[in-house]
Parts: sequence; structure tokens; C-alpha cells
Amino acid sequence: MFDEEKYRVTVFKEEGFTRKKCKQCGSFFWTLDSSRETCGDTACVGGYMFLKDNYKIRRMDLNQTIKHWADYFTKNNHVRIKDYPVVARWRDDIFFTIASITDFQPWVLNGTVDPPAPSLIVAQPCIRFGGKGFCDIDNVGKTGRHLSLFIMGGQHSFNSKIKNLKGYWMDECIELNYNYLVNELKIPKNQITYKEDVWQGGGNFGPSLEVFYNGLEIVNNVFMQYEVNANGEYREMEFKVIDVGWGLERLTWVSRKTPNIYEAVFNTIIDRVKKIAEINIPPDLLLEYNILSGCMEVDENRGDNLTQSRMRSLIQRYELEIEKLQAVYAIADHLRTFIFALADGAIPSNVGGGYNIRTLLRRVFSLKKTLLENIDLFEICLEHIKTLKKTYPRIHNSVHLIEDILKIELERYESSIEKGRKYIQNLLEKEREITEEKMREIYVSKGITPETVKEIALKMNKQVVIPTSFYLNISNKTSERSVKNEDNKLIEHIKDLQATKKLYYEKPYDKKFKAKVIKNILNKYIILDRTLFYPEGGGQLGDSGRLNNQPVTRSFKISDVILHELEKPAKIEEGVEIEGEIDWSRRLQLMRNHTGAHILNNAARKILGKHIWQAGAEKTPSRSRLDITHYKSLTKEEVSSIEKLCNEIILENRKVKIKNLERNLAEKEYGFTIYQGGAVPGRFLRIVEIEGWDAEACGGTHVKRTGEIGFLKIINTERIQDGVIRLEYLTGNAALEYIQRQDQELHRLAILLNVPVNQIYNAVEKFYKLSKELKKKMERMQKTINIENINMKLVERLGENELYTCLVEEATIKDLINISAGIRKRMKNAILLLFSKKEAINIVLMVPAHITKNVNAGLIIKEDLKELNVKGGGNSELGQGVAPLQAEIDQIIEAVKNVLKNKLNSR
RNA sequence: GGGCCGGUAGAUCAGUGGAAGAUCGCCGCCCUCGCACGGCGGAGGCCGCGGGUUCAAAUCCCGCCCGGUCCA
Repeated sequence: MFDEEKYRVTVFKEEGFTRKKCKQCGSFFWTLDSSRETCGDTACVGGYMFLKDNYKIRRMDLNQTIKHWADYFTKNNHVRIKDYPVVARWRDDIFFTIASITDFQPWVLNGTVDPPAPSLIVAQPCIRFGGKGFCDIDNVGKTGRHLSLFIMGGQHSFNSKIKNLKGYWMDECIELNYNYLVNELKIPKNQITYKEDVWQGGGNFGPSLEVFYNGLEIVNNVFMQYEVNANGEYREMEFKVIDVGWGLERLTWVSRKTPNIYEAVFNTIIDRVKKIAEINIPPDLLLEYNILSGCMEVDENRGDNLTQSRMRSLIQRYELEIEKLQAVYAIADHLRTFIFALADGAIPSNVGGGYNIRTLLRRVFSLKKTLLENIDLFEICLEHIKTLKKTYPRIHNSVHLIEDILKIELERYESSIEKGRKYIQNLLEKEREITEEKMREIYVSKGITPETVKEIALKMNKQVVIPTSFYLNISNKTSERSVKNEDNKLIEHIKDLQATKKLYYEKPYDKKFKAKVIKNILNKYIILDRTLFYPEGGGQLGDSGRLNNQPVTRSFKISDVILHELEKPAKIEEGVEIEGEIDWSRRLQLMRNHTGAHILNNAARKILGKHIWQAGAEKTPSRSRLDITHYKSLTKEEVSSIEKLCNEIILENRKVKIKNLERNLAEKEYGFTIYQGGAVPGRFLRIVEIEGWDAEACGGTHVKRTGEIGFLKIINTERIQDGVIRLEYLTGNAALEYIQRQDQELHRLAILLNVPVNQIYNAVEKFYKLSKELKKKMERMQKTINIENINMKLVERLGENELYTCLVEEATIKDLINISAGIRKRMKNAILLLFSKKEAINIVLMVPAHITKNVNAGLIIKEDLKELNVKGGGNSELGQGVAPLQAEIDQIIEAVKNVLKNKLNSR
């Protein structure tokens, strides 16, 4: 796409790099070694060849690497900024921070917010679970270089004349980086190659140069320079950005020359586990094996057959030990990701990013179970924390959770496996084979893999075939959601209008205002130059009220224009001044609920731990709810502690301060906990701070002091999904009314039961038990009943059988059946025809088992009594049915008698 | 966020429109000097909740709640 000159930077000219074409992959690359034929990519050079190099490089651990790297760039005019959380709360398109550039998307890159400095660096932990070109979890442990979490050394420079940002561009960038590699890290220069590539994403693109050290990519230099429009035309951007990502763990690896990246970064953990698991592989053999392992990416080319067989022959006698060792690597990696994610507020769950965390943990459990029974996962986590906290002190946030969550997740995993095992055993006993269809259903609905099915089948001496490309065929057939497009039509009407002035921020306690009508759309939507009406947003409902006495039912905004929706069409002329009034009691209640949400959120954080984040919220005047991230249901005690703490904050009558801050400043001053409500757009953030308690970026309306909330009552909590707890709460009048209603109900109950309120529970328990006992007693009596004490009449002798009938007062069908069964026990030959009158005439016909070859009781009721308006059915021994109240019982008896006579005589 | 599977005795589950079951556990009795085993008997159920269809619903339909699981 770009020609040679685009990549020919000053360093290449000065040092004498030449451009060559890789004989393996065909890419162009730059090198100082005129005899080199390959670009330096892992597969092209046949593995991690740098491990065979004899050059001495300073040995560093990961913390030292980060410091070494950061020191170099800060000495060279870069500002080091604090890294962002791994959970990307400021983004609504991704769950995790996947690159250092993520920190600046979208606000810096789209020009809304200025970067903290023209040239900066950040040691950004990034999590990648999969996706095209990203780390596939299956590669971790096997390829020697893949990690599910890695520290990306982000090196960024921003260039814009308009914004007065004077960064640097390609020449300077490559020179700077080249000097670091050669002079600081002491990597031999003739082993360094620069591979040409084109980077693109999000409508932007530009040239990139990937830097390899003899088989290992260690830096990628991306120069975002062009943008593409809808027609495919492109033009140079005014705002140009350098996006360089250093693989900091890879630098550590290069410095230590261990067989793979895991041994370099997790060495303390791996040494210990190796002893426990008794893994002993000769070091030179492991090195040889790992040099080749770089070509074994699971998703892409699995390495050619030659490499595979060479690897196999290398480890012949150590196959199990290699497998174990790779499990150790994967576990060490996964647990590091787990604790990092936990520290930044992610929780294992069946939805969202939490699901990735759960999958990761289950992989750990499974590897431990099959290969490394004796290792202690919690200890490994603690070891990670010990190392990581030197650079990332916040990692400590997760320490109080790890043990508990590991325990809970393990229990869930095991019970899930156990359930699956039973289900499969059951299925295999009944079915001869398991179809592919069934296999798919089992996996999707119960999470049992075909491998597990096969394993269980094998133990039962049954054959099961695992379908080919099984996992590829699991696709999601989700229906598209229909999008409400009424708002889209409105966009046409408002696109040239100015932003509405927001009076509700300046004067949050005003009820009336005057404003000019800017536009009237279809006599339904009114747009003013200014308004007190708060538009729906941030989980808070919009205001209702009146405009010139016309009721307004809803207010909402499209970009910065606020629309007032009228209840019924009204002619409000454009250009005139009108008077508006908001429904104050409703607004006040919304304000109480909103400030209440902030208090509640932090109270939950204080009581339950730092992993608590807002996961959603809704505030209506009557009822509000706040969803928080937490990994198990709340106990009654926890709920009342949270409630108590909330009300203390309310009683302390703290100030609620509101200020607008530049995004960078707000993040710096208050930290990332300001993003409780999710992504907030714009350069300035409106920070709502409850003095000494909580600060959040929030566009809602709030009371001035917490005391105005009056009282906060949590009325219900539920687990709406794994990892998310919903708290329903009320404030102010609504809370009081709720308590009063509860109180009234209790008193009604107390009067009914004739006991004091505090004894209601005991009283109800007593009555409940009594009613159960009576029901039992009744059934027992019905079953022991005798013909004599129930007024049975003999209708007819039919050979050895006798037809009896009886009308039982006040009996249900079920009673009749119980009575019949009771009599049957004593009189084996009786044919019983019982009736009772309730809403209709109930009929039960019970015949002895030995005559059912001739007589079918159910069929008699169903077929032979049709003419008498009897409806019903049953099995051969027992028929049941009903007839209308006015039917003649005698006629029914007569009919049954005749049918029986016929059937029994004709045998 | 979307899809799928499930909720029946203390536990594990069977029951696909016609009398609510099995196994384990629990209680009592027999056997034994005693225990375990064995034998006999018994207790234990709002069949998740709420509607609907039907003469009749654990069973069919709709909604909700709860649990599990897969995919983004």
C-alpha cells in the first residue's frame, strides 16, 4: 500500500539498513545484515532463534524492566501517566482494556479532549481473551509467548497544529526506539529487523513497523495518519497520532533468555510449583523444545509437520512432564489475569466480561484437577500480588476476595460437572447412541463438552463419536433487535438548532421559568431556548409539568437539544415567550432518589468491599433501584448494615457539591470510581460530590444536602444475574409511606389472628401446621372408611362382583377417589360408583383389577355416559368425571349397571 | 445483551393429560449379647409462583421468579 520511501526513516539511512523481501512470508523488511533472508517473524526464522544468541543483555525482572523502560522515555521528554484499569468502564464497546491506546479512545482520538501531554508513556496492563489477531486462550502456555494479560508499554505522541500539540513523527520515533534497543538493552543491531506493515482500525490507517529480535516481535510502531470516508477515499488527518506498543514481558524474557516468557515473568511461582509437581526436564532440552514452540500457534498455522515431529522426538520421554509444565504456565498466567481483573472490579459471572473471567478460572480448575492436584491456587495468587504490587499497588484491592471467590467458583464448577456426569450416565443407559444434534444441545445448555461425554461413555463401555469441527458449528442465532427510530426522524427537525440552555443545573430548586419557543414540531414536541425540565438520562427519568398550562408528559434530549413532549397536540407559536412549570414534588423525589443512589452505592462499597461498582440504575418517583457488582446474594445483616450506613450519611446532612472538571483533571483528582454510571461523553465531566463520601461523573439533578433525602429504605434485594445484585430502595415520603403500609398490614394480621404483632409469626406457623395435620387426618380417615358407615347401597350383583353406589355430601373428586381406595382395600370384588354434588355432580367409578380385561372404567365414563351429558375419562381401573347439576343420578347408575352387565356377561 | 436447559420428599432424580413415585437418608419394630448388614413398617410434597386451556394439569399454553449453561 505504501511505497518504500514511506518507511525509509532517518535511522535506516544513517545506519545503512537495506530493504529486503522475506523469502518465507514475502513481506518487506529492513535489516543491517545483508545476508539475512527472512523478516525475523517467529515462523519465518523457525522459532525463537534469539535464545541461541550469545550476547549479554542486562538481566531484569518485570518490575525492573518497566522502570528501566519508563526511565529511558521520561529522560527523553515523555510524561509517564498512570495506567488505566483493566476493566474499560469509560468505554461502552469493550469490556477490557486491550491496548494502551484504549486509554485515549474515543475522547482524545476524536479530538474532544486534549491528551495529558504531547508525548507520553504508560505501562498499561491489557487483557485479551480472543478475537482475530488477538491472543487465543488456548495458546497460553503452549507457544511460549502468549499471555492473557500483558503489560503493554504504550508510547504515544500527538501532533496537531490546531491543538498546538507538538509531538514527534516517524523519524524521531524509530530513532528513539532504536537507541533504546541498541544502547540501553544492548540487543545486537544486526539481529534487529523492521517489518513493514499497514495498520488500520476505526476508519483510520497508517504505516507501521514491527520490530523483531531474531524470532520475537518486541515492539510495534503504528503511525495513524490517514482517514477513510464512506466512498473509500482517504486523506491525511490533521491530528496525527503515534501508537507504539512495547511487549514489556517480552523485554524481560529477552533479558533473561529463559526458555519461554513464563519462566521469565513467573519464575518464583514456577520454581515452587515445579518442585511440588515433581517436574524435571533437562534445561537444554526444554530450551530446544521452546525455541520451536513459537511456530505452534493453535489458531493459525499449527506449524509444519516437520517442526511438529521434531518437537515430539525432542520430548519423547517427557511428554507428561511437558504437559504438566504447560499447565503450570497457563495457571500462572490465568491467575494473574484473574487477580488484576478482580482488583479493577470485574467479577466472575455468566454475562459480559465476567464470563471470560469464569471461563479462565474453569480452565485453571480443570488443569489443576487433571495434572497438578497438589498445588495451592491461593498461594500462587498471593505470590503474584507480592510481585505485582511494586508497580501496581492497587492489585491489593483484590486480596480480600480471592480466597472466597476461588472457593465459590470451584464449588459451582464441580457441581456443574457432577450434574453433567449424572445426566450423561442416565442418557447413555437409555439411548443407544448420542446424535450430533443431542451432543450440541448438551454442550450449549449444560456446558458438557463432547470430550467429557466420550470419557463417561468409555467407562460404561460405550462408543461415542465426537463430531468433526464441533465447536465451529456452535453459532449464535440471535434475532436482531428492532431499534426505535422515532427519535431518528426527530433528528432531521433539530439538526440545525442550538443547544438548549440548561436552567435545571443553574437553578436546581426553581419550579417556574420563562423561555422563548424555538421550534414546535407537529404540535407535539416543543423546543425552547432554555428550560428547567430535566431530560431523561443517567438513569433518571425526565421531568413532567406544564408549558403555558399544556401538560408535558416527557422531556428528553437529542444531542444537546431538549424536547418537551406534550400530552395532546397544542398550537404553541414559535418565537413567542411562554411560561413553564415543572412538577415539583415529582422532581424533588427524583432528586432524593438520585442522591440516594450515590450514597447507597458507596455504602455498599464500604460494607461489601472495593469490588462494588454500579452496574445499572433506574430512578422513578415511586421506586428506585441500583444494581451493584457482587459475587453472592446479600445476607439480611449486610443489607441492614448498608441501610444503616446510608441513613447515617443522610442524618449527617452532608453537602452535595457539583462542579465541572476537565476529564483528565477529574480522573486524576477522584480516580476511576467516578465512572460508576458507565461511559460519560465529552471533554468536561460534571462531578457530583457528596462531601467526604463519594464523587461520580453524573448529569442528574441532586439535592443540596443529604438531609433532604429524609430517610432511605432498602425494600428488596435480588441476584439479577451472576455477579450483579439489584437493590430496590425508597427515599423521603415514599419510604415513609412504605413503612406505614407494612405496619398497617401487620396490624390487620394481628387483629385477624388475635395476637400481638410480635407473635404473628408463631401464630401463623401454628395454623399452617394445624391445617397440614388436618388435611392428612382427613385423607387417612377417608382411606379407612367402611361400607357400613358411609351408607353404601348395593345396586346389583354381577356374578362374583357387586356394584355399590353412594352419594357423599360435600366431597371433591379427590375425596371420592380416596374413599373408593379405602373401600377397595377391604372389599376386593366391589365395583364402586360414587357421587357428590358441588358445583356439578362429581362421579368416580372404580372397578377391581381382575375384571379390567373386560371392563374399562375410564372408557365407560368417557363413552357410555355421553348421552347423559357426563364428561370425563380415566384409566381402566378408575374413571372420573362430572355431570351437570340437573342430571339424574339414578339414570347414570342405571346406565353404568347396564354397560357392566353387558360387558361382564359377554366374556 | 441474546439464546438454550432445568425447578417434583432432607439429597439425587423418574414421571408428557387421568390415584404423586424410586433410590439414598430419617424414625420405629424384628434379627443380634451389642454393632454393621439384612427383613418389615412409617413419617416426610403449595410438583418454583401467578394466570389460562380442559370434565381433569406436575404434565399443555402465557407471564414471572429462581438456578444452570453457551454465545457475543
